[in-house]
Amino acid sequence: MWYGFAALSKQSFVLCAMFISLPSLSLEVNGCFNCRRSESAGTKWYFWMPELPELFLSARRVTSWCDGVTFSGAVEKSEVSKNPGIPWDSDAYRISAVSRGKELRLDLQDEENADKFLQIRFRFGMSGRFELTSPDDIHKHSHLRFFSKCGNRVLSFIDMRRFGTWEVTSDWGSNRGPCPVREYEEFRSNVLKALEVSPRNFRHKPICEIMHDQRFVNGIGNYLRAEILFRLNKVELKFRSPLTMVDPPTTSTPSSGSTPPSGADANVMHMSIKPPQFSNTHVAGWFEILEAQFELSRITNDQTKYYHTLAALPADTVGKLSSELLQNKDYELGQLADDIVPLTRSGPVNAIAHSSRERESGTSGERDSSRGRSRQRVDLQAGIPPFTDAEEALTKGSESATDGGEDLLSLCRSVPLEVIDEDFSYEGDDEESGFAAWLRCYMKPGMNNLVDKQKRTIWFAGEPGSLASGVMLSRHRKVTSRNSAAKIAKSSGLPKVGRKQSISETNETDQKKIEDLILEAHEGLGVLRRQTFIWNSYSVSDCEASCDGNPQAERGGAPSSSPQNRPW
DNA sequence: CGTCCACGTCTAC
DNA sequence: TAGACCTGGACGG
Repeated sequence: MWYGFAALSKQSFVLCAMFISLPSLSLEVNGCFNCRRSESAGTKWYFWMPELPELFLSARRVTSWCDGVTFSGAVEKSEVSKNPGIPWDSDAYRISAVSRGKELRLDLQDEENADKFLQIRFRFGMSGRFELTSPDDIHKHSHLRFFSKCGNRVLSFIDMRRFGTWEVTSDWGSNRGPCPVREYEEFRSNVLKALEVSPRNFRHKPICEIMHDQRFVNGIGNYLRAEILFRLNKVELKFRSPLTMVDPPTTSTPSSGSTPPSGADANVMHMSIKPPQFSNTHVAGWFEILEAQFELSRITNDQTKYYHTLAALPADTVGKLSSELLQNKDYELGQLADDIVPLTRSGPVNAIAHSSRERESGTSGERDSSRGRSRQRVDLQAGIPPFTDAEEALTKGSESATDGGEDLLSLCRSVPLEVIDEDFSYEGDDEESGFAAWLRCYMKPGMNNLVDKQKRTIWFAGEPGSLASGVMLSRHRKVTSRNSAAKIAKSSGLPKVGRKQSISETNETDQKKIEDLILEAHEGLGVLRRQTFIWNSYSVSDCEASCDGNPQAERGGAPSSSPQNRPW
């Protein structure tokens, strides 16, 4: 995929953006589908991600655009491209295109001689696309050019990064499977047959890896696999651990005062709780805010509340809490406050405890209202873990399909089709509408991410899955929400232990005790939180290292070089 | 100014 | 399973 960059200052006629009539070659900008706009120094930039829908739409648009246009002459190749020259010359020929997965074939047909034709198979790499311009506006990264006979149009293959390839052939890639959109039945049977013949090839392999394997899912790239796994709602519940299991959607009104399953709490908290920064001088207010967040997020389970509270407290405060409270793991506001207040020398919080108990037995109306909000969040917390066993995911996915719902394989068709149907255009394509808004998981704030063995960033919601063995790190730390553990470490003056610094240099007993307590709290909050904590507990010191002139250390491989500390 | 990151293959250890 | 192949925007010092 490329971060895109059709610089519009040249007002090039972007083919991928249009369905405009050719005569209107006024070269007005018409935008680009599947792109996100940003503006910098007065120039508009786009990023565009060539996966199945983009290849599909490119083919459709090339065909549509070249319909009725006669091209002529030789095909011009840029000097810098390492791809082969095109052995073609014709006084008059037509161009059309068709796609299959992540490949596109351009068909050149001589107008006079039916036997004279040439087929060129393209792969777009990270930045390939087609564009139609006037000869004066040929893009700087145009590497293959087809000139119209009338002389005022040029069809260009643009590829800024030059990872794209072309080859004169009528064959599709031999090691690529059927197109999930154009050849859905073949695609489906191809995968299921492979699963049946050699289940070992899928067993103990993470589903995200299979999803990127072009032998099986030709056309699915990094953004689509994230979106597809994110949408796999049907089988979601079968895979979710008890910790994140949600109560299944129901149209019936929850009974008044009923306590939702604890799992619902666990799920909601995954999404929504952001405890306020703890304040020694405003303990009462701090608890008020926390209570309000519990209420808004429909968190009623005491243990869930306990973990949240513990995770949000400064480490030194946690270290001083009574052993009784720490063992019981009960969120009893009065007791917690009684423990905490002396430590912080703040005012009494009995009134808070009282008001909290009142809210606990609140009216059904309030409960329903908060329930509605939480359900919205639950919808966002969709999908299966990307590191779910592929055999399991495909098997159970097939089972769910028999009920008439979507399964993993049908989503490989329907999700790309969504993009194709949307046919995003530049008009209105910003963060609120268009492709950027269509994305629900990939690179979205609040989503989790890991880097896999191929150094690709896997985006997902919730847990990574059981096969996420300890080689991954999270990336894009700014996209994910700030974790409380790092704040705990920072605000508490927790000794900053670098990865090469021995923990024994600090007070080992206290350090370990505090870390264990926080870790325990984060375990209660879910695997991802725990992972984030470990990552960030190292990054605190790594940040310092970067200040000393070693910027790599921040992103660094601290966790990877300390496998015993990885949470998976 | 240096580093990181990106929609994807390929090939050499 | 690294790394190579590429460009250029974002970001941090």
